Amino acid sequence: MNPVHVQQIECLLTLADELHFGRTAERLGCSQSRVSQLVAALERRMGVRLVDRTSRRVALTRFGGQFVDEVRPAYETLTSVIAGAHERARRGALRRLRVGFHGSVYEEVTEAFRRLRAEHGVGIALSEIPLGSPFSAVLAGELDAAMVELPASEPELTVGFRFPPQDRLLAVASWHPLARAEAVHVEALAGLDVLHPRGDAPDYWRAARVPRTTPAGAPIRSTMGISTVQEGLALVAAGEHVQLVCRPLADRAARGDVRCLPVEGWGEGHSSQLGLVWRADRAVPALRALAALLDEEFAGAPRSPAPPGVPAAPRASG
Amino acid sequence: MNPVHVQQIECLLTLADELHFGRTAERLGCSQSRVSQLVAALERRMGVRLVDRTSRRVALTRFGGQFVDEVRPAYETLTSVIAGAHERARRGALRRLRVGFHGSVYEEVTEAFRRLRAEHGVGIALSEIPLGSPFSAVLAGELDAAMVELPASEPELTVGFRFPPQDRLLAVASWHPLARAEAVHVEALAGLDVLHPRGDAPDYWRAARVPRTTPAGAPIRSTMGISTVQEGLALVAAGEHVQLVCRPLADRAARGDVRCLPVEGWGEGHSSQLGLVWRADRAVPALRALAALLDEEFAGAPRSPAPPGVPAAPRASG
DNA sequence: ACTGATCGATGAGCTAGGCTGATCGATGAT
DNA sequence: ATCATCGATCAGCCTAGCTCATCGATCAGT
Repeated sequence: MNPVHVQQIECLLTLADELHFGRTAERLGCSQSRVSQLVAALERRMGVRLVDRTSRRVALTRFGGQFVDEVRPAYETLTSVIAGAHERARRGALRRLRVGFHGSVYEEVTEAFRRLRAEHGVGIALSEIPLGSPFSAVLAGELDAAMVELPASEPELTVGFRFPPQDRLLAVASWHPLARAEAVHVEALAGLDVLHPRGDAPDYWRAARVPRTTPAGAPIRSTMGISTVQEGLALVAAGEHVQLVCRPLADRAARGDVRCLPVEGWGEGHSSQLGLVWRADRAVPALRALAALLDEEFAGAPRSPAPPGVPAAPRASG
Repeated sequence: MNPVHVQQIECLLTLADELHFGRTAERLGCSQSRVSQLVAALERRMGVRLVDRTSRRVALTRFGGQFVDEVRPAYETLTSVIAGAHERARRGALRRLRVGFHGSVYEEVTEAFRRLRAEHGVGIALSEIPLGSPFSAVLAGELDAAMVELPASEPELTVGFRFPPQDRLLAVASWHPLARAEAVHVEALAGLDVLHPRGDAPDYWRAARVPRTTPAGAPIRSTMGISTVQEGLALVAAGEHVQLVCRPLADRAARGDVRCLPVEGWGEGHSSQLGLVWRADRAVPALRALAALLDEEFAGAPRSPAPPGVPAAPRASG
């Protein structure tokens, strides 16, 4: 059976609007006879008369009207999908950016996602990244970008945006002696067993997560690795371990058997900072657009002064 | 800009399945070189590489994969719409049957509608018909069929199916003296003012709805016409009028200020019966299918023995 | 490393069919 | 009765859809 040509559909839909072969031909940029032929071909193909036409009057048949009602949305969906893809191709953009995240997704970020979709036609496929493997998915090309804790000094990676630094808190079990205090001093970490992320993260990154020593030089124990935040909190609640978390995470993952305390006495700069990271060799325009949007959304908020787009300097690691 | 051809889309989708130009060509019934050309043309049209291909490996590009993901459902929608319409055209059926109804729609009827859609691919556009104009919408061609009260002895109309006869009840205001009784005798109608449907129904039909006289010959008053059931019930509740209704309607439209009583003493055959009515000159197969389905759904229920498909004999009218 | 097999790209060449312009016949207005 | 409008149809041109044959690249096996 002859395939139905898009042209025939387009012609029928236009004719349904105009109810006039001449004007239809004009709108379609072809001759009137072509319109006649296209409609006739479609009718032959469908085996029904779709348009009742005399030299004085053009009207859809009952069947033709229902056919138009059905086909028009389907046809428009198809053409708009193609047009959208074409537009994206023209801009070198992608349908969906695959973005991974650590911890929590700030509201400013979801807003940036919304605007990215609205203003650039690029959607987001969001996925959580295992705690201890911040870079591997991006490096492997499975993700286009990741919002992960800095530092990120991999040579292949670019830090496109730096989120405002956040205080780091210490999560301890509610019944733990430390939990009674308002805050805890860094040096107290020396006596504790701090949880560290388990994964294939580089060494300098692990060290920045859980310092090897306190500022005074006392070694910090870390005998247990975790893969997810929930895992960590459960272990903290059990009481044998403590965990360093950033403030948004502490707010979100609140549970009764865990308390989060400010940590005093870090040297300066010992805050937790997330960054939007991507592979330098795969920087698509949409990524830069996302970084720009994040920049706008976080404007005014306290934020690292490092300009976006340059590789991050490795954080001092102990 | 060149239009995108369905063929190109179809080719890409097939290629996305097969990941092999030769097999794709085979499935499409064309040469391998054609597949190569079609894909190349689509890529030229879209301005992006959609398929990564060496002589040993065929894979969709990132963009190509997303494009396929988007286009495939849109394309399949369009083709299935066309195929469905074609199938319907082949059977001479229509997308939706426009059916009107009076009173209420029995569950068996909705079941028949469901099956009509499932088994014959024909949907239903349902609309309520003004109480007193059972035939005009069908006669005017605005509806394909109507489920209305019989008799229907218009020469242009066919009664395709007769619903089981239903008792007729008398609706009276709850505080009306008659409401205290368990039932009311026909002859009592002589003293009441019975509501009649207002519309362009033929005379024999109006007479069948509200008899002019009781069996004994006493004239029945009917000074007020109504257009909808709600209108009628409101007037009944007000107390000046009473209304004859069929049982399903009485059950459904129950309200506290109206009571429905059985009426005793009709001659036989004085029940209310609905019929599926259509214009004899516009009997489409789907209508006969619907009648057959109704026949099945009501099988076993008490029902008029008149075979479907023959014009209804006019009911004796007083 | 050589050989052969497999696979996609490319170019030449054929022709179906997409498209136009001219014309005809039907219809309705004046 | 005349004229204007409109859709169908036909003849004919030429684009572009399609195939066949061939080439170059890649990989397995020896």
